[in-house]
Amino acid sequence: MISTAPEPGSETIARRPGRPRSTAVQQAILQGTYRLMATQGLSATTYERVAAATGVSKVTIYKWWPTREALLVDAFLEQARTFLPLPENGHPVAIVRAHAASYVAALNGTFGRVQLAVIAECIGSSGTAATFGERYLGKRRAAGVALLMRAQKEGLIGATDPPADLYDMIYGTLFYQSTFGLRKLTAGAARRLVDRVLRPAG
Amino acid sequence: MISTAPEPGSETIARRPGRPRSTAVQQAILQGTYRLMATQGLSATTYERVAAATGVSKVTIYKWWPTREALLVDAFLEQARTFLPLPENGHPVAIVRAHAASYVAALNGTFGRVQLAVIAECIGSSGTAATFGERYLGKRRAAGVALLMRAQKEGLIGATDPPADLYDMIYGTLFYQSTFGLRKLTAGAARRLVDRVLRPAG
Amino acid sequence: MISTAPEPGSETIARRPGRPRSTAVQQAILQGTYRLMATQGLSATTYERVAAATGVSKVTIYKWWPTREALLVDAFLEQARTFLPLPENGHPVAIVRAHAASYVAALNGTFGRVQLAVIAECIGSSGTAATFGERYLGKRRAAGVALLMRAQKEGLIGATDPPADLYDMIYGTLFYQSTFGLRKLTAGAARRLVDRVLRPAG
Amino acid sequence: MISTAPEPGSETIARRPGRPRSTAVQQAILQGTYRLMATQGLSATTYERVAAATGVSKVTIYKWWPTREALLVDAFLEQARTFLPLPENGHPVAIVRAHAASYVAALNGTFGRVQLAVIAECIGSSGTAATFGERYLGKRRAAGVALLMRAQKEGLIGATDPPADLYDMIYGTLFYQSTFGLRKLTAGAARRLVDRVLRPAG
DNA sequence: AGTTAAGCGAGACGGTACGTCTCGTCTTTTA
DNA sequence: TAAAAGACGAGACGTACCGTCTCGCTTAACT
Repeated sequence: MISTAPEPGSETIARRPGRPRSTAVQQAILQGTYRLMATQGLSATTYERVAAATGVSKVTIYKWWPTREALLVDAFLEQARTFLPLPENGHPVAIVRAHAASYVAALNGTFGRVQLAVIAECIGSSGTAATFGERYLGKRRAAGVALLMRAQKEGLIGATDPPADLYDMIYGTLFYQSTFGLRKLTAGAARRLVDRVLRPAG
Repeated sequence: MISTAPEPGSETIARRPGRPRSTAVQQAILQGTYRLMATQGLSATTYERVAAATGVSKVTIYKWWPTREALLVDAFLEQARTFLPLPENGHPVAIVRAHAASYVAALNGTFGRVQLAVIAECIGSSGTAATFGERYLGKRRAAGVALLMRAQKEGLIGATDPPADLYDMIYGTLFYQSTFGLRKLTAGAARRLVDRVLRPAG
Repeated sequence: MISTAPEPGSETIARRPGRPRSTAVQQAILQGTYRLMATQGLSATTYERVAAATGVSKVTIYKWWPTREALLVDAFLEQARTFLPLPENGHPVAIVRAHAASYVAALNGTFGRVQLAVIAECIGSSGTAATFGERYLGKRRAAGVALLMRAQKEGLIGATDPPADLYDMIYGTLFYQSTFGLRKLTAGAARRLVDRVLRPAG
Repeated sequence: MISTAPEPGSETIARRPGRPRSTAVQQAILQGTYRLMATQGLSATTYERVAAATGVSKVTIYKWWPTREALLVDAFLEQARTFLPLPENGHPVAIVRAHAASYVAALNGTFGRVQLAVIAECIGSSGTAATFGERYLGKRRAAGVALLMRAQKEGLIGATDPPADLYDMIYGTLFYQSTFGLRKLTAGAARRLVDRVLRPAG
């Protein structure tokens, strides 16, 4: 959260004076923002319309999310929390295959559309999507890299490249092909790509 | 060109009446737009400011580039025409190595910043960057794919995957890592990636 | 007019480039502003509502009347042009008597309400109502003073004070009593006051 | 006072439960409000800034002065209590002369600026300054009228008009000339006006 | 040479969103 | 229970840009 929300563990005793921040309002803002992005697109997702659609005043939104980039990223993260978790048990190659396939499905759907809009907003405001990289991709990538490292140690894959590069070769390629419409992405294509990059043993 | 300019060969006969379109004005618009994007960023590159910076009236810009997407893409293409040509003679692996290295250099510089802004604008207006993929990436990719196909035929590389996928695995990975700030991109990293993907013979 | 309208005599030949300013829009703004002041009061007379009520955009209003003070004063003057003209022929004392009586009537009506609102706005923005004094009262006062001067020269009134002071003693007293609700003002009271101040001969 | 303050003698018996109202807070509010009006002007004198400047919470101010008009009038009256008292002994004409002169001085200074702002606020909120007339002018006028009545009875002045009108002819004229910037007001001008209106005997 | 069609700049205009300010109300903690 | 702290909805502020329009001037092909 960019919004300076009190961390869940820190304020057990020290309750600050004044009316506490309404979590209902927060949720309404983030969900309304996501909904607008999903249905109306990036250019229609303005503070004005988020306020109108949720019944929250503009000032309240500005207070906690002073830039549109912050608002959109948080709205996206709020939804993404439950999406596409990387399972930790099972055969690493099977896990990556399945995950890449569901990533492709997500890219082709609403989630992918919203993700792309968030990325565009980051580039538009900051000139870079590094914020999105850090706050969203980074965590998933770390989990994937750990998985691939285990696969290498256990001799399950033939590729000897650094696992971070292997990860990027899979997801970067899929993102590139999807974003620029270079080919139609299917679950099968995703699985084939995984096999080409990782070269599973056996 | 999105702008409905007369194609270079077609105007020998059908010379339309009235004052012909000023190429100086056209050039001023495209170059001014590029300069604004490079120096002020995407959000500052508005019709209003392009008009003010170039002394051209807004209406004239609207006439030939009815959307901001069209304007930015054309301004980018105008500059990109001379950049990063893929040489046709020489050892394919060496060519790709050199090209990937200079692609990384471009991504790290002004050109990369502008390119990213154009992509963001496409996503923001149309919801997709497919226009950019078609009008810019597509042509370069076709050349690269042809080169890789030749390399495969001549047995110069070990990778047997479809050349289009090989191409995307190189440039998609670099784009992904650059855009999301996942790693610092250097010429050496680019060359290593090329070798991992293509597995040159010998 | 604070709005820099071209003076009616100056532009007979030199037509400035660009779309000419719409007089209909100007009129709509001034009349809508006056109507709002008369019906809703000063605090409801905002740029926002003037724009909404007239169908004119806020920017257009701001362009020609950059402050609310300017807008309200001009809206008032536009209406006042036809009100309360001081006739030039006739017996000076009779003229002043009649004029003071109709001034009182105006003060008690819509015109007086609007006038007071304009004055309050001037005080609120500039800290003084001198603008209103110059642009509205000044002209009428000059006419009245000239009339009183003639009356003195012709020996029609007994008061020997400077005519400007005589004028202020009449209209200032009426304004004071009206504004602060010190007494109910009637035409008769106005005439009596005129006689006390001027002391007509005979 | 509009604020329902306990009268100075009444709280000896009826002590209401709970924390008693802080007179220090009341004073801070009124003085802070006056100071803001004197230094920053009417438009800067908002609840928000009074609260910020005095350290009192907005709600507390609202509780006792539910409208800005009430707050400004009370803040003004609090200061005005000690200003410009009309002495009761001495020659009536001399008293009025001196008082008019000091009224003019006050009008030209901070006090006059604040007074005008309060009047403007009354007009802006209620459409009339009658509240100000009743709560401030009324009392002073009553004293002045009594004085002038005595002067008439004792044959000290030649003017036979009702004393209330005489009073308004002096102070109304001065207020009018000051407010609309019709002439520069000096002590001498004030004295001359008094003499013209009252026509002292001898 | 005169006409005509189009290019072009200057500037007005309605509309939408921006980011900020104040208002007045409400909720919670502290004294 | 008073008062402070602060969240919040409502709505106006003044500005930026969008996209359209009405002008008048210029340019070149066609009559």
